[in-house]
Amino acid sequence: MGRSRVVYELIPNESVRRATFRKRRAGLLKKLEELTTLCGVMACAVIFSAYDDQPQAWPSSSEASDVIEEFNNSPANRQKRYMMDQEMLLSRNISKVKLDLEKQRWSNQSKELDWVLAQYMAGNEYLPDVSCFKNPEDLIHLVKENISSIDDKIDAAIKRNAN
Amino acid sequence: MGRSRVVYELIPNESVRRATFRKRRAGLLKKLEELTTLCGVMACAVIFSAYDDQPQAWPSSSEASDVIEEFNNSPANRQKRYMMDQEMLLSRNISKVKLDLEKQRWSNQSKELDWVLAQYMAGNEYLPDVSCFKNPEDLIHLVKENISSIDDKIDAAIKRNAN
DNA sequence: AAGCCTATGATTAGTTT
DNA sequence: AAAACTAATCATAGGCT
Repeated sequence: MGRSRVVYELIPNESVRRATFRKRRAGLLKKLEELTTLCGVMACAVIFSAYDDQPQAWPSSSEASDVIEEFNNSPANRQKRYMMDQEMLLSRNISKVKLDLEKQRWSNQSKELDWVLAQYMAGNEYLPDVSCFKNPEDLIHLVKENISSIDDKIDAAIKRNAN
Repeated sequence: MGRSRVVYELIPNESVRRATFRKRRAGLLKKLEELTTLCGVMACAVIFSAYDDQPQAWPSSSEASDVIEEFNNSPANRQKRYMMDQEMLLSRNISKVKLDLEKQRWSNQSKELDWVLAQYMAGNEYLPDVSCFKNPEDLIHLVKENISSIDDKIDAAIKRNAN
């Protein structure tokens, strides 16, 4: 669409990729709005990007939720029956995905804390945002684990240095 | 876009509307796929229309997995090296932690998206709860305390090392 | 109605500010 | 790095089958 034909691979240059992302995301949003108004349908999009730490939803989070709710409450909806038929399979899949997600979140918190502490120890003065940590018990446990791992590393370094 | 400028209201003629819907939905999907491959992001769209009994969702999560490698290997993300041995050790550790964290964040996004889609498929609430922990201040205080205890240990270790 | 076709308006890659 | 601009490709309205 621009001055040259685009090759459909990941754009290697980071800043070009970022610029392209913003342009195309805007274009996509516009198309989505046009589709809904022109054709009287409900639609939403969710985009996870490395450039935003939160996933973004269009038209908006609440409107996206409304879209789903409307669909779910529509009585004469064949899809609903279709989903009922699939209920057992879906619920099994959902349980699995949910479990995966919980494991992932825990593991993620651990990595985030590693990063917080590593930066601090390197003399970075700023105190990073820890609001991602969901509950205090988890955080305390993580901090304890990290302290003992740091103890070990210090001891090892001293031992090496002594030789 | 075609031979005449379009007016952005609901298309009154039913069959025209239907035709436009199919064309534009296809276009939107294409754009979405382009965005994910060009920019290395994950995205999905859900469209509910009166023309299909099943809503249609387009995840494009699976093909985006190797993208993070490129991101992590890009020169802009590499940590600078420092001359002092102690600092260099810390710097290397930081690089590793940062790399781990970035991989983790990416992987986490993938899991979150799986969860979003799984919930949608089962007809549950749509958007993931991204509300953060209630009292970030308390957590920050907790982290500060633990970090200063780490500081003490490092100081003590350095003192021992000096002797 | 569902596919093609193609002129034309919309989108956007590359460039400039 | 973000916003404006411009040129060139892309998407699609309307027509035809």
